[in-house]
Amino acid sequence: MSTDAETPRPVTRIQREKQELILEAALDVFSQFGFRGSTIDQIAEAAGMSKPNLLYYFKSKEDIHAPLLARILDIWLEPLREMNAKGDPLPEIQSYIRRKLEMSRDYPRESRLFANEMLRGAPGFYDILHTELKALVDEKSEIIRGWMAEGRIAKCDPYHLIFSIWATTQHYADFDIQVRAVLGRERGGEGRFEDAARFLDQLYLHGLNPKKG
Amino acid sequence: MSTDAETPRPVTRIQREKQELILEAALDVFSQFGFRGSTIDQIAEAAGMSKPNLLYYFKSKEDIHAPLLARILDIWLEPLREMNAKGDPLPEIQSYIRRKLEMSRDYPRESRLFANEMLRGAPGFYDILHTELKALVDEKSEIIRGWMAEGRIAKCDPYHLIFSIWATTQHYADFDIQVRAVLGRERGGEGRFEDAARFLDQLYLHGLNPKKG
DNA sequence: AATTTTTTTGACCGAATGGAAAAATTCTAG
DNA sequence: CTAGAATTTTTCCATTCGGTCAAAAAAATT
Repeated sequence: MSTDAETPRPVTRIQREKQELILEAALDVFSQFGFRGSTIDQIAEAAGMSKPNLLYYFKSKEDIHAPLLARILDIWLEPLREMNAKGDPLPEIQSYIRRKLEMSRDYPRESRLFANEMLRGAPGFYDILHTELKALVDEKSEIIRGWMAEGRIAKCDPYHLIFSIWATTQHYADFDIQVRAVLGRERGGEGRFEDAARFLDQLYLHGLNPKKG
Repeated sequence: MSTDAETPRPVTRIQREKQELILEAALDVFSQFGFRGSTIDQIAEAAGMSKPNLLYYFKSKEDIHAPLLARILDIWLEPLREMNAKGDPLPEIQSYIRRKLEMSRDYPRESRLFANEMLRGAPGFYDILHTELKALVDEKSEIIRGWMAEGRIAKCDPYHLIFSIWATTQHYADFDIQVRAVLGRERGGEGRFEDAARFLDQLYLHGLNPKKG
């Protein structure tokens, strides 16, 4: 069931380059307007080529979209995969948050593409969500629950903990416009990610500290 | 600067009803596919009428979209507006979170429409974001900062505090599919909002408690 | 240089799109 | 019941859409 021979792998140097160019342009467009709201012409223009030329490399709109999606979930879940049961709970969670925040900073388009897909009900993700993603979150939730049982971290619902981390970090990519508008010119620069990191560190450090008042 | 005579207000009972019906259907469609990804035909079908009939009530696609957007920001910001400087900090924030979470539960389509708009750069919101929204958040941030100065709440960046509340609560509407997939059949029911409320209560209660370890 | 292969272009297609016009229908007030 | 207004339907139009095809242009190979 894995998507294998969909893109029959690049043979030529030009093919490799152009396919990458197209995917890059498509990411720009799809992440803004979603699949249905984007047009092949738009992507072709962003990639600096004609529509038929683009369709020489990808035979349909879906064929451009699919590899982008496939790529994303992998990148997206890597930080969570790295969460290590043997590490110290709070540093593990902190570094997870930090990595996730860095991804929002460095791959905002990927985040928005993902969000777009979720908003329309994730038709292309549906099965993966229920299998791969769920399995991973189940596993990591078990680890977190273990930490809680050992009293190394405050007790709470580990699933919602993970959701909250996803939400707070992705917010800076998906709602970038809003964040920047609210922060204004002075505080809305690149420094906003460091401010966010500081705030989240504090929130979760206190929020998850096992010795509470 | 307020949008006034855009919809020349309903005269007839039928006009009132049908316009409401159309907006209701449009909310369904727009919230899934965004403005560009939605078609008038699609909305008309969802509203159970023909396209030309729909265009008798709203003269263009934008004319359906605009009032929906206008409506949303108002509804959306009301909970924040209600945050009261004279109240107790933690209960004020808690009830803000709770109200925001209830909105995600009760108005998920509105949330997704808003998210869709943000994702494409909020072309229809841009000025409002920089004026009305920014002003409101500035004001409330000042209140929160006051609480912090009085030692009634842990010190942190009030802007990012508000962002985190927006993010965590809206997540349950915008990423509903993902949340439900991860929680699975048993835990993904309506109870997920109560679980979320419990978790967020705890996170922010501890995270913002001024007496820390 | 000749030939083959890969890449690009221009013209084109049918379907869907946003929307206009006008006829046909239904409603409502007198 | 009927005139006038409000509503709905039918037909239509220009544009855009996703996608095809054959020919031209470039590269690569011989």
